[in-house]
Amino acid sequence: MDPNLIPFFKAAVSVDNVVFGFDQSGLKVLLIYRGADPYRNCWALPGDLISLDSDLSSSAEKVLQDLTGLDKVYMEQIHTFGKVDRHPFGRVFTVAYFALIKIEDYNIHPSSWAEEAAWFPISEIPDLPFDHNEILLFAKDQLKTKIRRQPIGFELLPKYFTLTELQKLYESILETDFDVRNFRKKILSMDFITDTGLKQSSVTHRPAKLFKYNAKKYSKLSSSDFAFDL
Amino acid sequence: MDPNLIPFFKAAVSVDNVVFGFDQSGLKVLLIYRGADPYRNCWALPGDLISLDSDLSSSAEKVLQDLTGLDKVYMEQIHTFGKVDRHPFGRVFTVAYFALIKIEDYNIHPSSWAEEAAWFPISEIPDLPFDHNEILLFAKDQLKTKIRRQPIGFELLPKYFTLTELQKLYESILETDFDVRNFRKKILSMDFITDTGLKQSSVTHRPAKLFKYNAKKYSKLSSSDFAFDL
DNA sequence: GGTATTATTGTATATTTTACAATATATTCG
DNA sequence: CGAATATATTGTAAAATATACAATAATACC
Repeated sequence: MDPNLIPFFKAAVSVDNVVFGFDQSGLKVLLIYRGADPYRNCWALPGDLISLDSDLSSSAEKVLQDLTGLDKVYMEQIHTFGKVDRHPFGRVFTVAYFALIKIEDYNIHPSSWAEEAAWFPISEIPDLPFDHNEILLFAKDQLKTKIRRQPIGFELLPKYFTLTELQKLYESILETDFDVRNFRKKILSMDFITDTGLKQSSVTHRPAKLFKYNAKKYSKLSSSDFAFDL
Repeated sequence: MDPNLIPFFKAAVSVDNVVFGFDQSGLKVLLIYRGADPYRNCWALPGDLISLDSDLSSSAEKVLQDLTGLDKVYMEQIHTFGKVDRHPFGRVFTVAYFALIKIEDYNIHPSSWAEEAAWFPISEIPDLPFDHNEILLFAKDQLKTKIRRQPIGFELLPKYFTLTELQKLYESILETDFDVRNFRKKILSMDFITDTGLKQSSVTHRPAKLFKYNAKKYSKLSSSDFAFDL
């Protein structure tokens, strides 16, 4: 290597994942309990330095898989953070991703140096190390913006879901309330949420119809000039 | 440094800027002619490795300033690209930014190893080195999405502009046509584009009124529940 | 004064959004 | 089995917004 270039090749890159989940009690974020320095014995975003022999996107998946056991989840890059002093060990740029998962479909298995993993309600996030609070805030805003215009909300719900669950999801992420009738009209008019013919069971009241997201119909629509907006 | 960490700290980070400008003939992108390896003697995005003693965002500004003389321009981070083999000299992650400038307000001064700088119409972009074509495409999409919902189009126009110019700008970026009357009604109803009372001069036909973007009114609106959408 | 060129404006209709409450379907309990 | 409880489901009228469409106005130039 040209000696002039040497000083440039001394950075590390990490990935930090903001994993969102959703259940009756609202939106949650997955944190791990760090069993390694720096910030050992703190709750933090599942993130790690990446080795330099894989593509960035593969590394992001690998970091998440290694720390939490999560595999094949919906992930999207959101932003890169690069303040000089953000990492005590040296110059580390971190690429933040958000991930959306159906809580019930996955078992979390903390491993590698992640001693524990737990879901924290979005409103009860503790102080986090590095710039993780900033990253989390950024991810939350991004989710809020994206969910209004792209059909990513379904990644947070079970395969079959009720319209009430869907409405609660949107209400909790967008921090607003929708009129029940208008919400349903709008959602159903978009025509990519289809009735499965099934109903809820084991509920102590009128069971709701179960719907599912129809990705094919959506992509047909979005490839024309359709755009949705909630 | 812990010897286990050494292999992680061997990456470089670069910034690549997609600088958009606009004039009567449409949307343009600023490219520089590389006078340094790799890909010497090619047109490329103005980008460079960053030194590791500044924050990422400052580095982005510095790279642009060094190569083109552009200072204090509107910049926004868009995405980080990190394929293993994207740079022939080693593992280089690049953080892409887009920048929007008012062509008339700036003089481009290629410097450092940028031998020339020139505006290329968005439809006549040559083959570029690295993954720059991919980055450019990404930036173009991002611009298209963002300009519909945030008042960033004005960064591409002179301080005082006519509604026709504004319409042409939107039409050329969004690749669509608007009805003159409806476009004006919509824009003016949003209430953050104000008539300066001035008129075009030195045109050989009826002079158009000059308007300007009122950032204060916009932020007042957007802090309530207002959202715009073209 | 006439011509050329672009700027500016209004209205009727269709579509979408909003506000609002009664009825339906299941379980549980007495 | 009927009543109580709990949530699901649905329609309509009014308001707001979007769309389609073409005639008149203001300047420079000849």
